[in-house]
Parts: sequence; C-alpha cells; structure tokens
Amino acid sequence: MDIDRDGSSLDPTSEATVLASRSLLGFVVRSLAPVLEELTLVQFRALVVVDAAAPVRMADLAERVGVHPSTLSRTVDRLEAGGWVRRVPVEGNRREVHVEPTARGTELVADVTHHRRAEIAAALTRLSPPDREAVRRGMELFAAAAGEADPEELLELGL
Amino acid sequence: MDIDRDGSSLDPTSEATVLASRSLLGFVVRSLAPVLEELTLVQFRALVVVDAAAPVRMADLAERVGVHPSTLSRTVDRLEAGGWVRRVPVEGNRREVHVEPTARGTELVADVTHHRRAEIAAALTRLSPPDREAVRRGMELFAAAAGEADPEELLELGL
DNA sequence: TGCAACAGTTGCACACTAGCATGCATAAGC
DNA sequence: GCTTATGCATGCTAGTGTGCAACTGTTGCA
Repeated sequence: MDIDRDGSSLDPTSEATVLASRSLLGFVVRSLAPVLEELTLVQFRALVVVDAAAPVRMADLAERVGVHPSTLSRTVDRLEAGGWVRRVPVEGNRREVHVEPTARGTELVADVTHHRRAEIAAALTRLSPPDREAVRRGMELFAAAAGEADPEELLELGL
Repeated sequence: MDIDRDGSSLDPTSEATVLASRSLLGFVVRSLAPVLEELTLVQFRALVVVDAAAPVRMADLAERVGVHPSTLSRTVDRLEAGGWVRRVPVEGNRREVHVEPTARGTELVADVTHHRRAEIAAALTRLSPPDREAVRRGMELFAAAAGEADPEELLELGL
C-alpha cells in the first residue's frame, strides 16, 4: 500500500520506478483476480508450472512449486477434479506419473497473460508515439539494469 | 511465469514493459518473502491496512480487507497473538473496537517497503546518469498513462 | 423505558495447505 | 532372486481462511 510512503527520501528515478511498479502491480492483480475465483493461488501456481514444464513428474512438480510431495499429490487431485490437469502414465516406467495441462488448463493460463498484455498495450495507446518510444527505452534500460527475475521466485506469487 | 510467452505478437513498447514488469515483480516478491515466513498473506494484508489506516474499527477493517467480519475477528486474534497489532477500546463508545499496529507491526511493514525501495535504487545505480534519466522519464510516462493503481486492488496481493 | 439496530465475538461447518509417517507398487542394485 | 531404494498415494494431525447463524453487549431512537 504505502509503497511510496517516505518516498521523498529517494532519488527521482527510484521514485518514478516505484510509482510505475504500483501501476504494473495493478495490471497483475487484475489479471489474476478472475482466476482466484476458480482456483486457489497455490493451485494456480501449480497449474502454471505444469503448463510451462509439461509433461512433468509429480516429484519434480512438487519441488518446483516448493511444497511437500504429499501436499502436491492432493493439489493435483483437486486440479484434476476441476479438469485443469490430468495425470498420465509414463511409458516404460509404471512407477512415475506425469502431469499435463488439459486444454482448459492451458487456456486459463493463456487468458491471464493475454489479458495482462492487452491491458498494458491499451494503456500505452494513450501515449503519443514519441512518449511511447521513451517508455520503451526506459523500460528496456530498467530491465537490463535489474536483470531477469528468477522464474522460481515469481512463482511465489503465481506469476 | 510465461508472462511474455507469445510476446512477438505485441508492439515493442508493450514488450519492453512486460519484461520490465517481470523484474519489478521480482523485487516485490523478494521483499515479501521474508514476511511470509512470519505471517500468512491474508494476515499481512490486514496488517498493511491497519498500519495505513489506524486507528480503524473492526467492521471498517473487514470491509477494506474484503472479508467477513467474523473472519477478520479471528485474523486479528492471530495478529494480536503474534504481537503485530492490538485492539484498543474506543473512548466514548464501548461497542466499537479499534485496531492499531504495535511498534513491531509498523516496523515489519516499513521493512518491506524499505527493502523494496533500496533494491530498486541499487539496481538503478548500475545505470549511467543519462540512462537513469531515461528510465525516470519512461517510468513517469508509463505511470501517467496507466493511472494510479487502486489501493484496494493492490491489497489483494498484500501490497 | 423499551425496542430495534449495530459492533463484535463465538460456535459451527467446510475447504485448503502443510508435513509426517505409512503403505504399496515398481525399479534398481547386488 | 532378494533386498533396497524410489515414486506416489493415503491416513493422520494441525493451522488457517471462509461464511453463516446465533449470541452478547451497547447504542440510538421512538
């Protein structure tokens, strides 16, 4: 909330960046809100990993999501019951189980990112071409300076 | 995760913005991670509201956090047990109860935002002054185009 | 004064996350 | 082939979040 309280003590660039980050977070939250009416955050996180890494073994999935295998087993139960993922036998190994997204699961994940990107693009249309260019340059410079976010890390918020 | 999968279909400014947003989210998540070892996300959300709006009535708090008063009552129980907030009687009204952060609660919230701001500032030092200026301008333009995020909305992720 | 509305808590029910210990089937190693 | 390790599922316990309904105490109004 008070992400920029006491902001006056920082340099103007940090200031502007913090402010912009609040706007961006708004986009993220809005894109996530509808999902959270269908799935819990934990479930969506798991679905995102499945969608990105399928086919993935249960144990690997548990590790990537960062939960105990037994917890994951039950989370997959729920995702499977909801029709978001399915367990598939691994050929040549009857001990392991793979998890894959269903079409519905893939679609849900795609919708979220799509919606987010569309909203951002819509906001940018409110700028003149030169201003848009300035945004592009600023964002690129910032991304380069900040470095890629660790995917595992982003996952902690289901992103 | 795949926040920029299929990115090629968008304009370069959206592209850059999405990329930068991933970095920014990384900062947010990192600043939040230590907190989540002490409090649940819901509890932290409530704490943030209390810290920002104290003193606040239970009913108002429930509404702002977006949960049922009975749920909030128990959440406050837990926050109070952990020493993050305290209930204080309202003078002149023995029916209402106010909630206030303890010093510890205020400090926790401040730590999160501080840590986040410091990390962002540190990343920006890796840029030359002119580049930093370009970032400032880009971020300001974006924030202006995107508009202020709705505080209630950001709260959904405890921000 | 008496009654209705209000503020907050508590009992109840249910779902989800979480981890540990256990069990079961399968695979791998000797 | 027998033993051990692995992969997964399940029973158990516990903490949390959630809402509804009921209850207590308080306030406000007629």
